Amino acid sequence: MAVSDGLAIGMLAERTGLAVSAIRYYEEQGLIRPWRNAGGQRRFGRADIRRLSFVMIAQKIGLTLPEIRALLDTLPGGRTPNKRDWEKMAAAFRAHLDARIAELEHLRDNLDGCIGCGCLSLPSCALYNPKDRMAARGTGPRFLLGDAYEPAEAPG
Amino acid sequence: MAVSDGLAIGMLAERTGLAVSAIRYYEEQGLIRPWRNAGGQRRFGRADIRRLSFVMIAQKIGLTLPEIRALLDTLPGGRTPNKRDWEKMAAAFRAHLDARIAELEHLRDNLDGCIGCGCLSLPSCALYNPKDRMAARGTGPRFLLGDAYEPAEAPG
DNA sequence: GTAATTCCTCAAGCTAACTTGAGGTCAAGG
DNA sequence: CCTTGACCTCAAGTTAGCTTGAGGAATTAC
Repeated sequence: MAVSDGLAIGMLAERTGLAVSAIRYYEEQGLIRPWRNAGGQRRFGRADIRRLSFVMIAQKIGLTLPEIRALLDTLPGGRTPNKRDWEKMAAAFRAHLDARIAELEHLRDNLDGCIGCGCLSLPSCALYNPKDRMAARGTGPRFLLGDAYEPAEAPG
Repeated sequence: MAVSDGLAIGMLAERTGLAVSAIRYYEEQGLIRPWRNAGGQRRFGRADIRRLSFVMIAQKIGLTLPEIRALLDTLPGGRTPNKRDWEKMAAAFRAHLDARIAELEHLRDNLDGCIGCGCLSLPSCALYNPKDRMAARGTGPRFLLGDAYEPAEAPG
């Protein structure tokens, strides 16, 4: 009764570096599906380490938990990503990252332009263009949650 | 009694594209200091449009409101940033942006490396290195709030 | 066999940056 | 003068992603 019984949640937490509470939360969000032992305690397979690693990477890249869940759900049989799956997803991640990098670079370039023009006083400046797309996407900390800058017009 | 009376909050909201409630919130956070008219309503100077624009830009760049407040407080007399102030701050913003961009690029490069090595199963992979610095900075959505990836070791 | 861990389930709290709503006041137009 | 719309305050709600705590059951170690 050692390996085939699966990992207890504390063990999985140690292996992944996640908090026990976080793992339970992920289960609630449908990211992992442990089984239960006779006493009602969660047991995890070794593949769940990889699965959680995948979750962690996706988070670092900026995906939300529902998005990550959707990705995992596209895998045949909802399996944990293997190498081939991983290659596909990594491409998608890359695109996501590239887009975020491009946004920040765009912002930086506008900033550089504005150093010269002192346009903080000019309503035409692309950097703070009033009434831009930032205004209308629900509540919460919009920019920080990934709702980043979107160009409106070319800077002056 | 037209211009010298200052702007009402609704007007300022229209000029900046911010919600009225957001402007009140910013006052609460010490980012702007309107005066009150005889009836107790807020009145704002024209400079407050620039001040709020500054706040919006700084937010896009990823600064928190306390950080922005601190920046504004460093200005002599707590004044709204003028062109020269702006040049200084823009340099700081640029550095902040550059750092964020570098983080994302680092992440992307690791990702590229991992496509080849399939290291999702290897605990040595820099991409999800268990127990990395992500673990210990209070509560909340850590990565999204700017507590981004920090390299641990060279990728395998 | 029993004490110490570890686990369980809720429910509630935390953070940032706001929004929404209730209940009431102020200002501008006719 | 009186209505309408903008403004006021204060409390509570929102979102994401968790953590913390209470109260209790299961496992493990000796």
